[in-house]
Amino acid sequence: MNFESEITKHFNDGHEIYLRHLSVDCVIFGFHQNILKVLLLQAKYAGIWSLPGGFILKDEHMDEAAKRILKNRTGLDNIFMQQFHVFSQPSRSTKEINQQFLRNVGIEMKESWMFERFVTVGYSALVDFSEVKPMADIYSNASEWQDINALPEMMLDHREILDTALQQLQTNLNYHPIGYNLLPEKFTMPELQKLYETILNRKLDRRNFQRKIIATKVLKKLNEIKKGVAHKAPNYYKFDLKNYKKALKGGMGFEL
Amino acid sequence: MNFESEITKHFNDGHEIYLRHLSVDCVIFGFHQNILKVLLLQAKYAGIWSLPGGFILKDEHMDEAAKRILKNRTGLDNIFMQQFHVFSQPSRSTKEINQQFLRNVGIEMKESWMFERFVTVGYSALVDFSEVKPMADIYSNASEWQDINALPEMMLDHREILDTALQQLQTNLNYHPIGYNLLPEKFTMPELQKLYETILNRKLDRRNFQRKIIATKVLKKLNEIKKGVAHKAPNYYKFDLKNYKKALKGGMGFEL
DNA sequence: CCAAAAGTGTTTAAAATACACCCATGC
DNA sequence: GCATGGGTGTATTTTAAACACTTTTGG
Repeated sequence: MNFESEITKHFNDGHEIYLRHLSVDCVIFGFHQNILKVLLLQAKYAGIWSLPGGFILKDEHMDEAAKRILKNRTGLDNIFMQQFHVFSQPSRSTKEINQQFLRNVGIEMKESWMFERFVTVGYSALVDFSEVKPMADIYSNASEWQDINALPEMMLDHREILDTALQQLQTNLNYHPIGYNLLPEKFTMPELQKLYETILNRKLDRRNFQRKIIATKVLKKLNEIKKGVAHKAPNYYKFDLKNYKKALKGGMGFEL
Repeated sequence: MNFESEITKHFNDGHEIYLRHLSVDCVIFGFHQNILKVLLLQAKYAGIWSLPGGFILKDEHMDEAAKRILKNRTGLDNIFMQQFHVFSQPSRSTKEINQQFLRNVGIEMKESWMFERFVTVGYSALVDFSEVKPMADIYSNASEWQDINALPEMMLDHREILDTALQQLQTNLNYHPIGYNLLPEKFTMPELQKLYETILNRKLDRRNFQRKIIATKVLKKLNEIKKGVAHKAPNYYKFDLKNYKKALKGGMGFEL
């Protein structure tokens, strides 16, 4: 199926397979070179950026929809995702944007479920930057990691959605372990600390951080030190998956 | 408009004013005689209980929809409500229930937006028990406060929704002040403590509780003691609305 | 005057914070 | 050999938890 006919079909008949008025938008965090990143898509023609999003199949749980979208944009499977907020301003409509898009494609259309109001559910995920192959969808030119501190202009309320996700991530840091998907299999304590500092956007005490993290038992110290590094070589750690998952549910019980 | 025609209109044309596939369900907590209560509706004919719920007008924010529903079921206005979770199991459909309902009313209908799948957003509110005049909707026999510890059987996943709301309420107790809507204008410290104990379902130390609550500055001590009470008369307090609202946003910073 | 509930303060334990020294490595 | 970052321990402050005595009131 070529591009135009795919688009036409989606705008004409999409409501037969998807729930109307409902969408999912994903805030996908990654961590690279000590910078927190978010995966964004750049719209064709308009050039503005947006969160990877999609719709809910008529027989699909929203969580599944979010995972499907994540898989399609990153190739990743089996990632922990969670809904964090519903955005339902009545003005949330992509009518003008979509109509302009269609004009650019060269399609005329008066009516479409895609011109109606959408309520969107925000989902967030923390993923391993190095494993992601960013993939654009048919509405987008590009799929790229963007620095959290240098975000481009974003479509609709997507910036608000992103900010909400980030704020919730910061809040949850004290109660839930993070890093399992954000860091490689084995990592050093300073690397883990950088991750926390990046998300919280402030410095943490090296010694206290280590003590508290160790106390949660989510880490396993490996008998291996990082090689070929200037200065004293740091030890490698990996996550103790069993305790990590326990902490995901039960909480960590510390304050950073 | 009589009952049958109102129902018929809602099932036939409701999708012209409401968003399809989307509903709001409200968990409305009250506190009376030291028992935490929830407002439930009893369905006509079937007799099973449900959360007060409703739909979102095509030009309405979900928060507004939730407030409108609250107002209609309780008469209350201007209550702090918050969404807490989206429930989206594909099996969430009231098709059979609604068809049975229509049969009982004496209406035949093959198709209706009301037979389709619904994704629902849970909202919770804490309200002043004594100010509520429970009002049933047209699908219900009765609207009643039910003890949280003796809940009747509930429709669909409403029990799960309620449990989720309660759990979130317990979690939030450490970070946000409560009581403003749950207690009368002026109240005593032991009354406030009972409220916390009821929600948390455990005893708290009288002295430590008082110290911590006082430290948050959300209370104003009044120059007035409760009269006509056995034993030593407790002092009255009221909430300092300014600090209360500040704490709602910024958090309380204590652990009970 | 006594039983029952409310008001208040102190002692103890735990947790968070601040801080200093030694160690290993590449240049 | 020295600058740099990593590893570890301890003293201090803050916060939470446990606990006891006094006060007031109705009966």
